[in-house]
Formats: sequence, structure tokens, C-alpha cells
Amino acid sequence: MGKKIFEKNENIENCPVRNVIDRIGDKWSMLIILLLAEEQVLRFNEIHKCIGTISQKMLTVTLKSLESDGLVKRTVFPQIPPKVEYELTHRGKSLLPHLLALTEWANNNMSDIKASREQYEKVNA
Amino acid sequence: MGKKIFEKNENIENCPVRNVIDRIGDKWSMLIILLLAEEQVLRFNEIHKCIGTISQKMLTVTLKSLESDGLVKRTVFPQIPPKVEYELTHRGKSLLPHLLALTEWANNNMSDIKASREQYEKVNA
DNA sequence: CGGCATCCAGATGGATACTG
DNA sequence: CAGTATCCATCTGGATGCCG
Repeated sequence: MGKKIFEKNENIENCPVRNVIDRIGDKWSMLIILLLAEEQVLRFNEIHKCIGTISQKMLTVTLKSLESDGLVKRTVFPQIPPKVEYELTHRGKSLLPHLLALTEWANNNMSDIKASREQYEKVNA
Repeated sequence: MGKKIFEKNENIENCPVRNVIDRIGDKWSMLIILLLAEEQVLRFNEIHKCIGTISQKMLTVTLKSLESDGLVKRTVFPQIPPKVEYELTHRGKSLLPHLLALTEWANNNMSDIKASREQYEKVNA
């Protein structure tokens, strides 16, 4: 297996893996990245409509987080009413293949995982 | 880009991607999977020592979750004092390449991401 | 239109004590 | 050794209302 992912007693809070998963692993980031990957460029309210169940607050918070990590580019058009467009950056696009791989794995394994969960519940009843 | 990841107004809570990320995205699951991938088989307290900062409770909870999803196999040796071993299942191992890919991406991009965050903070001061 | 501020419920997870 | 049980602090995220 070669190089160690992390050494024992290392400060795990600071390891890059956790740091990335902390962002990707929240409730909405991954969905937004996948959506932007499909649609290329979207306005705030377009994203909001596509992900009907997200609140305005969480959409704002998540987009800010993605922007601050340099995964999403935010373009403001200074007009009234305002217009803001979002799209993936190069860095965001470079993350995409891995997310798509995870997505595919999820689609392939979800029914088995659900069966495992139900079996587990039944045994530990 | 071909097939849609998710259709608009689809029930996002039930999509496989989110369902997987919900597990992987918690505080400890991914670390435990990576650790088991390296060490093959570990006892409860061995994992605990390797991940010094995890509480006993969260280790139990996380291992149960991974076991119920069929990603980790739990073997109890009926002896006193008890001995329990944990290892990845085939399904768990099949997830591994994607996690390693994410890990590598994280290592390659972390310094740039940190720089972006600091830059973002500076601009929005 | 694209936010921000505030308040609040529920989920997550840590500390501690106890057990077979 | 490998847990379980309980309590509690913090974090996440939803609802609502206001603003340029």
C-alpha cells in the first residue's frame, strides 16, 4: 500500500483529506458542484429552483464557502435588478471526476447498502 | 455530459449520492476506512490508539454505521477479555480507490485552497 | 434579484461514569 | 477489552423578515 495516509498521533484535524471532506461532506456543496457541472453557468435563483429543497440562507452560505475555496467563480453584473452568475473554476472542474466516480459507485451500490441496513436492523432488533 | 445526475424537483434526499456522502462525510468514517485499508485488521482499541482524538462513543457509533452499510466486517472472539476485530469488506474495499483519489486531490490542492481562503478573507474584511 | 440578520430546533459529537 | 448510558456543548441548517 506504500505511503501512509496519516501517521498515528498525527494532528488529524489538519490533514488535507478531512479538510476537503469537511466541505464536500456538508448537506449541499456536492449537489451544487454537480449541478454547475451540468449547466455550466447559473444564476442564484436558477440554482435555487433546481434544488427546490434548499433554503436561501444555505444556498448563500454554501456558495460563499465554495467561492472562498476557489471551486466556484462568482460574477456580479452591476445592474438593477442585480444579476449574479455562478460557474465552476478550473479547480472545481478538477474535483469533478472524483465526485462523478463517487456518484457512480453510489448508484451501483445503493440497493445493496439499503439491503445491508435493513438486514442489520432485523438482526439487532 | 450525457445523463443527468439529478432531475429538477427530484427528491434529493433520496438520491444515492447524498446517501453515500452522508456516511462518508461525517467526522470519522473516512479516516477509519483509510486506516483499515492500511492495516488490514485492527482491534477496537488499536483503532482508538491510531486515531487518538476520537472518543470511545464516536468510535462505536461510527463502526456500527459502517458495519450496517456492509463496508466493515466485525468479528467477535468469544473469550475473556473480549476481542473484536474490524476489517474492510469487499464493498468497503471497492469504495477505497475513490477515497484515495479524493485524498490525492486534497493533498495536491490543499495549499492552493488555503491560499484562496486567506485571500477571500482579506478581500471581505 | 440576490442577498443579510436573527432566532431557533434538531443533529452531532465530546466527557464522564458504569458494565459483562 | 469493548463496549453502554447519560448528560451536555456545539454545530448545522431551516424559517422568517428586512434591504439595496
